[in-house]
Amino acid sequence: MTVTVTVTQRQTRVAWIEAAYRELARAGERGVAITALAARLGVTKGSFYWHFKDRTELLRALLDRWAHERTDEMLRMSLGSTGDTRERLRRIQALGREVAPIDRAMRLWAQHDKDAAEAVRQADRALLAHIAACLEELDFTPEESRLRALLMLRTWAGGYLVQGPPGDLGPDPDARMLEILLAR
Amino acid sequence: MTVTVTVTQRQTRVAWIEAAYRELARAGERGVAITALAARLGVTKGSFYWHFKDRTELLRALLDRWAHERTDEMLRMSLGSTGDTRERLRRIQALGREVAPIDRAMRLWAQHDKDAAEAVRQADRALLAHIAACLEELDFTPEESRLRALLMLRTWAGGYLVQGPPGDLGPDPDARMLEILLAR
DNA sequence: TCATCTCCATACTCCATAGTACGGTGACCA
DNA sequence: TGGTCACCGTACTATGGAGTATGGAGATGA
Repeated sequence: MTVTVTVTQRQTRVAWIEAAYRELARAGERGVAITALAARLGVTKGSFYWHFKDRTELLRALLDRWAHERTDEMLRMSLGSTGDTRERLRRIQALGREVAPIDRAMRLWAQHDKDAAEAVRQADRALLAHIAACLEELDFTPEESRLRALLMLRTWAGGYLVQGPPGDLGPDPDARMLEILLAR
Repeated sequence: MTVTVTVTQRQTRVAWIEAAYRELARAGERGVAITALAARLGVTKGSFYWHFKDRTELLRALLDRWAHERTDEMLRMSLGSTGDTRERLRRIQALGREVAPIDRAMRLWAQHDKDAAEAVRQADRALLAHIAACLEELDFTPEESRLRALLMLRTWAGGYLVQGPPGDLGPDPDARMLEILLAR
């Protein structure tokens, strides 16, 4: 009955990954500290090094965890596709705000880690293709669509690095930014 | 003749700051390690702790160093103002590419340091105002100008976090991105 | 009942880096 | 020529976090 054994082990291993994932979204990759996570889970490091070889193995598991979550989001984006293309883009924008903490953490992590950079790159490739497909429906050329998709993604991610100014930006700046990116 | 003494001291102190500044641009705030800098300068930590109270004092000096450099750049931008507004914006864009390493390091540092965040915020306030002023010359309303200036800055900074896709973007993507941000 | 296996606690080591104590050297000055 | 001082080398301590060695508790099956 190795099956039961495996299930039980994976349960606790998943608990570690989930806790680490929350901490990653909250405090970044550097915040994923084994001792602190153990305290949060009510156990000690002894538990961790039973389920994982080392910290790197946990971090790789976090990359997988994130990649799968992103894939699910992409599927939800494709399935819940309204007829209105602008509405689809607005939903992508809203989804971006929703996943901002973990997205931010991943992109910052990718700045100094090759594997994280590759994960982000793969995810962005799919997201950019999806946005570009939306733009082609609005009669932009494929080349122009790819360029504007990149522009949108950089604008959203740039929000992590550039805060809004003190001056008044008017009502619903996000919606108006989207309109600017769709103007010819 | 304490004057001579002071000058000599400041020379070496400045050497430390310059070396740290280069390392900041190259490897980020975490890369500013005292022992490594000492080796690069051909001295030991004993020298460092003569000129600085601790590592924090060096980091604060780096913030000042950067803020002054940014002020100088803003002055150069204002002085070398051509009549053509689009040309001015292109020059700002080019200047952004030029200072990308240190700019990137500062923004990443600002993600987990309050003082660095404040320094970036102050610098961005001036830069955004300058870009917005350019946009007003192109007959955008003040509100619209502030919004588009923010859009531009976020796009440029977003380039640190989002790499270009494998697909072809056509000739001179930066210039065409600028045109998109100027379209109505 | 005892033998084994899973899971975890305890108590360490190891390593990198910040920071300190103190002594030495060379220049300059009275 | 002896004294002072700026400047730095040497050798330490302190700290935080990763990783290890080992034993023990509890379940489980023969």
